[in-house]
Amino acid sequence: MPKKRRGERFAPAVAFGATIRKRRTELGMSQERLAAEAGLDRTYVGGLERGLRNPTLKVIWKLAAALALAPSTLISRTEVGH
Amino acid sequence: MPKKRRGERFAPAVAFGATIRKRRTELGMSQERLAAEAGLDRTYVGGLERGLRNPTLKVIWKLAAALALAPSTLISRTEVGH
DNA sequence: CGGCAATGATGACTATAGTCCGTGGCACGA
DNA sequence: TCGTGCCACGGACTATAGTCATCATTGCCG
Repeated sequence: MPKKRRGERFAPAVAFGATIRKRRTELGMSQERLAAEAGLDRTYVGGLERGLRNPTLKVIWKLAAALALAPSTLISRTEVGH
Repeated sequence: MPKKRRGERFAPAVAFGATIRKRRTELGMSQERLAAEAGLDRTYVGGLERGLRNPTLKVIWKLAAALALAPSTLISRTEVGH
């Protein structure tokens, strides 16, 4: 058995994480502040950005709001840029 | 305490469910076939369409593929209020 | 009427999302 | 050197996503 890291690292999650990180740094915010504004845990958004986590619709909505983007913008940036 | 039904029914989930259902019927497929093509459980997509469930990114991707749409299209259709 | 296809609904599960505690590393300026 | 801010990473949790088996309901058609 390959050993069970936390998070599968499937492609969309990795791309989503990159999108989040890019936007966050554009806005000049720390992971901790983003987490606070989105009502999430600090370590969780860290993992998200590293592509280790698979967020739910609810979380996607919260992040979009905290990053001042429409959810569909967040998603479209993760599917193409890849 | 109101008693804990299954699913919170928060707005985006309801809208997402409506989007899925509309697209599915457009394509003339049953819930069961959609579930099979997306690799999900039949009762789960039922609950999804009724707005009772909060899907993950992975599931959103699977559904988009099964419905022959880009994930961002699915999302943008759910945010506007259809 | 009887049967069939599609969906609603629930309860009992298992897998994993998301939280909360901590440690350690790196860069910076005082 | 010593803090301070920011981040990677881990372990141990709790909450909930997603599966599975099952029964009930609705509508349609012979």
